[in-house]
Amino acid sequence: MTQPVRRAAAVSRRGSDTRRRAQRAALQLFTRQGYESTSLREIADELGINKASLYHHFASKEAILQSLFDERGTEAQELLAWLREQPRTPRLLEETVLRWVDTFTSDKLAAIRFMTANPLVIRGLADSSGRSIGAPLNAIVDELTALVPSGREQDGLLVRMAVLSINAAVQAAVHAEVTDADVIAAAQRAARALVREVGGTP
Amino acid sequence: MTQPVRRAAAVSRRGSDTRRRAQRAALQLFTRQGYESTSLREIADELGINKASLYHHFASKEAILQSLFDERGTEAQELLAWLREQPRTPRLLEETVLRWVDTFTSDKLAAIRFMTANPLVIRGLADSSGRSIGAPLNAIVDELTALVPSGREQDGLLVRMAVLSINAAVQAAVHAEVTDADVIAAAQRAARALVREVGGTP
DNA sequence: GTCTATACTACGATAGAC
DNA sequence: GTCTATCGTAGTATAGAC
Repeated sequence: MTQPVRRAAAVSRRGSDTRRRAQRAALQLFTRQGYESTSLREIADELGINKASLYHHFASKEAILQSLFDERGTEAQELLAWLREQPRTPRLLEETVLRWVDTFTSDKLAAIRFMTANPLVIRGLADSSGRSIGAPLNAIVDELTALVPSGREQDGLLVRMAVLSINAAVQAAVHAEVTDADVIAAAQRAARALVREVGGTP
Repeated sequence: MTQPVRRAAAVSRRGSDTRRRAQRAALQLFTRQGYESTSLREIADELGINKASLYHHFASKEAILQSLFDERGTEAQELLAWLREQPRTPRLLEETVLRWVDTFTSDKLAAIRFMTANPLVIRGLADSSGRSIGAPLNAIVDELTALVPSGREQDGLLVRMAVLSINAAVQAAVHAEVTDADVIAAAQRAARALVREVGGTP
């Protein structure tokens, strides 16, 4: 009479254990082989269950993909809100990029690796409200490029590259043997260097 | 008796017109939708021919992909050869990266765009000798990272990022309206800035 | 929640006529 | 060189028993 009390707590907030194991396996396989090249059979095999059983947890293959971004962070939205209420000072560009690169953490690298491995899939992905997955970050980049004198498209590109430096670092690290901490640190140094390049050649 | 003389010259060195049109269409579709998401039917439709007719020009879908890299440039190999016979001076890193980024030209951007859209396909691609497509460039990067004091993995990553700056610039430009010339110029400025970052913090 | 069985579709690829 | 017709396979997805 005193045994099956806190089941829900053990399984935690959202989804069953199988569901989360499937998400984990899918993220791994999607990153290694690509989304289109990964079949539901492969994911199911990884869990030791039947292909059809996956449909008890997800409505479709795309639903698995979508679910991987359901609980994603809100750093971009928060930074965007912060940015929009800042006075337009010359230092704002650098300050914003530095704040952005400081949000890079090791536990986000798996998502970044998936993104760099499947750029076209990401571009076609929309969240539950129909907005593109990358929309908040793109909004930040647009605000930042607006800080750059118009007509200086190169500087706008360099700002974009600074914001995307974590992606570039992950890609650069594909053929190298480095720690996650080194990847993040390199991305941060690169972002700083790129912002300096924008400010340094007026 | 004086008409069909220089047919071969008009059709040029390698392959028929249909073959080249197929390559062109394939490169476009592979870049826009991804290699796996592009079917032979779509490529054939673009040419206004039947799917089966493609097999007269290419043995398989992968053969179309391979053919896109058959006539690729030899810049990487040449730079590698040059690099290997240089004395090891402190300036060699910067000098090599600058030589590399100076090989960026507008007519290579289509290939770069394809690569950034299909990173996993590229990783799995081998040329006719069985070597990875990116092997020469990787060899350059390896030589260059060897110039960096060992144990400084971050610097090695930054060098890799500098060499890959054209890819990063292309990706940054996806959501921006800029000219090819601006993309290349931004990539070159980024490469310089990254090399400076390596040398600047000893 | 997992299974077997199956429907349906699209793909890459081949055979053979013209 | 292009076509029609077809093969074999593998994928996503569903129905229904347990």
